Amino acid sequence: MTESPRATPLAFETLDDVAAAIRSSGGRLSAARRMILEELFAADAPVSAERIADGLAARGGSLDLASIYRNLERLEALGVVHHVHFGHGPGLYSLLVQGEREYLVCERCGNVTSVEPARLDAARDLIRGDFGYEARFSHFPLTGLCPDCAERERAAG
Amino acid sequence: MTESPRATPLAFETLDDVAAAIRSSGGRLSAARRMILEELFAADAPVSAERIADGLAARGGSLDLASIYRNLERLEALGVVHHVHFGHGPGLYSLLVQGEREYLVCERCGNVTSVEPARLDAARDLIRGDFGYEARFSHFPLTGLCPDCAERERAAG
DNA sequence: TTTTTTGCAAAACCTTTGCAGTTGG
DNA sequence: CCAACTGCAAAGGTTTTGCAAAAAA
Repeated sequence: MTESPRATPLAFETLDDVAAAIRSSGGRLSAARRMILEELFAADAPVSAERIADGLAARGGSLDLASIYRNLERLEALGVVHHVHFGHGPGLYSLLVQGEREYLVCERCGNVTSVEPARLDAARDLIRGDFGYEARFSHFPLTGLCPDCAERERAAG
Repeated sequence: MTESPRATPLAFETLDDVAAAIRSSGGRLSAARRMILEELFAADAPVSAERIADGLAARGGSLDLASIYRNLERLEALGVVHHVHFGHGPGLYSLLVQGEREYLVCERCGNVTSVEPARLDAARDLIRGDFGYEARFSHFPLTGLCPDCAERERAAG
């Protein structure tokens, strides 16, 4: 039920930064690890473990899903990677250096809106005041009806 | 990715109300269905399919999980039942007549706060204004740090 | 009797784990 | 060389599905 703690507050901007962090934690930059990181650096949105495997296969590589999950877990513990859950699908992973994001997901159509955390601060403040909760929409998104589906709902009654 | 639509806007306050709705939709009030409904009427918080099975077993009954899931799905389509997802665990089911609720869940300690939807209307209004989203925290809860965990986080840095 | 519902077994889906063998440093 | 890592196979947890037998109306 918890997020992995970030081991260091550093920003990992390049593959070399990450490699250094891996090594200084007693890890190795294996071929598998490097390939996974390349996929993540190339992605412009969070991706599933399976999609990483497919991406590798498309480039002639190959990696077992178990290894991918183990690597993602390790990278998350290092504070390099983060994952989010949209609806019922698989977890989706992204590099933290690509910027922390929070998500709004439509439970009717699946539409995903990715926003800068600051844009949710007003709502966060309100919720903190009313409930004492520190709302976070990065691991489990804010769910509801997107503008289109909300409009349709109003029209249909 | 969607909620089941409510077939009728009726309130099902008793087992007999539900039985009538089941029959008028072409269904039957089987022994299994009745037992599941009894468990739901007896519950004071959302329960998993497995917990329903255990409850039945404790009363000398017995029902396959597949039948329980099929029944819950049916009851949800009728607008009698609703389910919510807390963290990674199984879906949890409750009767809608027990009152619509929305939930705040702590992603660190798992603590669950159940609130009347009206208490989240201010946040909902703010979010609607900022994003056009109609936030709903009944199927996927609002996630973050509960007051205690938020306090610990502040103390720890 | 006819249609719905059940139990059982199997599978689907996502993720984790054990273990023997391989690889990075 | 040796710890870290990988593939493979298997299992874990939740939910769905197919089908023949049973039960409701």
